[in-house]
Amino acid sequence: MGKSAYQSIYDLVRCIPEGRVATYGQIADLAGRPRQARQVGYALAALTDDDVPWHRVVNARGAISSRATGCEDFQRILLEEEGIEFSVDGLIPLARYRWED
DNA sequence: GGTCTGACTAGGT
DNA sequence: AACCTAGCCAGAC
Repeated sequence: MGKSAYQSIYDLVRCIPEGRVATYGQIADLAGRPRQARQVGYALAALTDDDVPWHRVVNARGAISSRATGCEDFQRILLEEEGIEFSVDGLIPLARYRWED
């Protein structure tokens, strides 16, 4: 089995529709791994696969979690290009954009 | 084995 | 609302 242990996480992220977002904790729960939100973050950090929409995953407050300065801006741009509008305080209104599965 | 780290979270101040 | 803390748990050393 050449697949990574993170495969199920990637499969879930691939299911997030364009213009919607999910939280780390949400993906962890759906993957059957409650309380492993951090692992979801690491899984995405290790990503090399282009067809996983990693930018659609944000933290529980609707904010973009930073890993390196500059990347947050990039992620925000990708999301805005999908039609997501950030609030004035720089957060994504989860009530409106959260992916309901 | 113990310790430290981190793209997290919920709850308290 | 911003900030802090404790809880969390798989990897890396």
